[in-house]
Amino acid sequence: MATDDTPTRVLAAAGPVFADKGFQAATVREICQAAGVNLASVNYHFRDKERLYIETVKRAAHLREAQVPMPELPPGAPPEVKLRLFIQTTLTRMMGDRGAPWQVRLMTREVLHPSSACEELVRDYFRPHFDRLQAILNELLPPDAPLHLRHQIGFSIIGQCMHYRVAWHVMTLIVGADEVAAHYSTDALAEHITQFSLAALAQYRKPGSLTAAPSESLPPL
Amino acid sequence: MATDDTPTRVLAAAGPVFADKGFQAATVREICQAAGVNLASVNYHFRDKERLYIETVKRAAHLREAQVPMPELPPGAPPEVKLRLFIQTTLTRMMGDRGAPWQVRLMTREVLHPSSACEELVRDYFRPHFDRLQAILNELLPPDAPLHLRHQIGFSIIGQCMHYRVAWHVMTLIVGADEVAAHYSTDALAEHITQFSLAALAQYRKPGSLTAAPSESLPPL
Amino acid sequence: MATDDTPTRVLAAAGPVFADKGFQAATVREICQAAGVNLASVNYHFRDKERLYIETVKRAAHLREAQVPMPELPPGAPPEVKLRLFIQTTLTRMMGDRGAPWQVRLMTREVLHPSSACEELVRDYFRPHFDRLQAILNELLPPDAPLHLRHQIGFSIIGQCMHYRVAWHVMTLIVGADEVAAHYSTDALAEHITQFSLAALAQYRKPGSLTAAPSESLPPL
Amino acid sequence: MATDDTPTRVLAAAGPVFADKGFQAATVREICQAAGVNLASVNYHFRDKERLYIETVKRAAHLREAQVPMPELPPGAPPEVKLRLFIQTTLTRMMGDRGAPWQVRLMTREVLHPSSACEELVRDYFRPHFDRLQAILNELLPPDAPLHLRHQIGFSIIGQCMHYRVAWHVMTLIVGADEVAAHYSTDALAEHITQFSLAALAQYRKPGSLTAAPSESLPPL
DNA sequence: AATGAATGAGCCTTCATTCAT
DNA sequence: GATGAATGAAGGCTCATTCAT
Repeated sequence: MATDDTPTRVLAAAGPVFADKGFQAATVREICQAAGVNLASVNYHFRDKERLYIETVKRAAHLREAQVPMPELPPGAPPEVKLRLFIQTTLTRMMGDRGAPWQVRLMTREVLHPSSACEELVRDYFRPHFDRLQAILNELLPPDAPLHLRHQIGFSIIGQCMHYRVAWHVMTLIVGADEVAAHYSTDALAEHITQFSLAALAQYRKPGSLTAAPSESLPPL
Repeated sequence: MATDDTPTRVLAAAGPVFADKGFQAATVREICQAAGVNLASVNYHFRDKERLYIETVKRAAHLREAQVPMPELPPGAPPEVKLRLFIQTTLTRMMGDRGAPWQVRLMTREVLHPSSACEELVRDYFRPHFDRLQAILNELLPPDAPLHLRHQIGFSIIGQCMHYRVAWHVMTLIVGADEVAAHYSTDALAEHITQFSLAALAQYRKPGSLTAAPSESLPPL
Repeated sequence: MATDDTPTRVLAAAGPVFADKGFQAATVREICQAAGVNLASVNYHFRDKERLYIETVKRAAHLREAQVPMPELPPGAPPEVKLRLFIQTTLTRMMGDRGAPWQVRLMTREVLHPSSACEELVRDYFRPHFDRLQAILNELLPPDAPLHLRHQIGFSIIGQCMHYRVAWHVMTLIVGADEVAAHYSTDALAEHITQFSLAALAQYRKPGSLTAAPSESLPPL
Repeated sequence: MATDDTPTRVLAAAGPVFADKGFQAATVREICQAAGVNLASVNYHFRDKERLYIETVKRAAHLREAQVPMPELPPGAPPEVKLRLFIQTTLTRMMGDRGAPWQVRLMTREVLHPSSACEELVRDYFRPHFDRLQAILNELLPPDAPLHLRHQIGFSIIGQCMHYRVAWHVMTLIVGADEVAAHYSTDALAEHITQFSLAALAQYRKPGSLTAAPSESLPPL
């Protein structure tokens, strides 16, 4: 690690710092000190603090994808299995072993407060990931399900995963550390989200479910 | 507004600034200028920039709760209706009319990067909100459903709502502005989440669903 | 001096530094150190290094004018006397006792490399000074002398004075220190310029001198 | 031009940059970028930024002299013609076609703020130029005119020319762009300075003019 | 001979905070 | 109670220069 060339070392040091403190609060000094390089290196190799940030964000996505790759399944596998696997992988990417890794924390920042790196992040990372989920849902939904519904179902699944990333601390405060320790392992959570989502998905396969007006299934206020 | 006393004006001005830029990037100068008060007012009335931040966060929660109160329902209303109402209110709080209001943006920051204000926020705001959801779920779940499952189902519902708050920009990039304009109104999203969640909840009322091991319902990898 | 308020002290210290080193080479640190004030004072009181420079330039003009005021003459004095006095005052302003004072050095910089302070400098300082010379020349020139000729004669007089300010060092190298010590006192130079200019002015009073084409008075090449 | 060797290209690029911004404000980066050479070239070929500056100044003088050479006159030409030609050449050198060329702007900087290149500049350039003027004046002045007077008359002539170089911008602000466009061509200015100076020179040929005390020709204050 | 990488010094500016009034 | 002035610390960045290759 210490023998890498300067830009690589800066990039490696910038990741955790930006993830922990955000763009503003992170200082170039701190990053260069952590990387063991000269203070001017950032400006020499990346021109800007901002350019360094953008490069760091891009690298975070590639890195996390490589750390937790999406396993390839035989094409004949049932969609329920595929969905469970997708959810498991997604959650694993987001949670890590001991707290969310910096790559994910950095990407979460980017999702919530998009910078100029966001567009590329969506194109190279979020969209392919989401497309993969859509392909699975296509096997679980009737062919006449409208596109926006397929999307929103996708967001319902992603949102459940994402929430354990975003609100982990608040959730711990609410349910207590004991329950978390006992029941909030990545596997257990993936299992729950899978069950919850598969059960929800089942309804859309019932005949007429897509045409029933909301007012019919539930009384108005 | 301009006739309020100094601390109030500072607090009012600090809200949007902290929400937009975060604690670090926000400057005391900017806040005081927006409030039309002396630069030293923050330190005089709040001792610290940090104390001001904490007060602003607390105020944000109270304010947002007052803006979008949870409607009271007759105790006899069916739990499905109660759930839909809860989801609608939650989403409305999060989304606002034109983009998320500063109160919500600020609270989202606090959820993702908790400060010392977080604990109080959970106690006064998130936990009561979550408890209300639990009460509704208690009517929809069998009595023997374990506590952690009730919690996780709650998080599945909250997470779906929260995702539209957190990832709105990324979602727009993925599905396109047209679909968002046509199908992502607060009401439409609330309806979708309600349907999705009610369908998922139905399974837990089936006999034996709570005892079936996951490995039984789905084949292993 | 040391009891003046901060902006005044900064301004006083900035004068010589800017005059010696120019805008770029002068450092805010050096100025503040010379003024005995905090480094941030410049930005607090003048917002910018540039604003401080502009203020310093303006102040230099007023200061120098007050140091060497143009003496008032009785209206009946012969124009030759007025001209000599004008030249003497102009030269004295430019030369000072021991080298050009910082006010003049700074203004010379501004003449050669105008900044945004230049326009105001011309309006408040150079133009009134030049107008005074024009009034004297009006008494020495025939009424039908064209305006541009009056102006150029003015510049011929100012230019002679200015040259001792601009090229002093080069002139010393050319004629030697001895000649300078013996014959280049401000008074002697003023006397020479006066004689030279009055003799030149005499020709324009000769009848026909203004209509004679240059080709008549001097053979072409 | 682009095929010249590196030092030549650096020198060529340094000229305009130093002329425009001065030694301090000019950056080695900018010069090397303009020259299309490596950033380290300056230090490699010239050791210093300062050495490069000095070389550039020297080159500027030689270059300008070659661009506007002093025309050779038949020895029998009348001194008035010689003087007019001298003034014309001097002014042309200083003014250029569209603004002063970088060579002159750079030399002007050197005159006003002499560096170590100045001495050589005087020896190789200014002094020979001034000597040539002195030779002309020798034909126009009585033999007993003292040396310092001959010098000062020379400076009076050079100073008139130089002033259009130094104060051009201020002069434009004072007399207006229209008058400048109509009456400040290099030829017209040379004509005026020649007329003005020749008329002044005439007086020194009058008997007794050199011995008359100033107090006799003009009343005291 | 020439260069890409790296460096240490220093720049201007901004910041939250304090203090005398 | 409130404020204008002042401050020390730090920030990002640029610069001329050096060095290994």
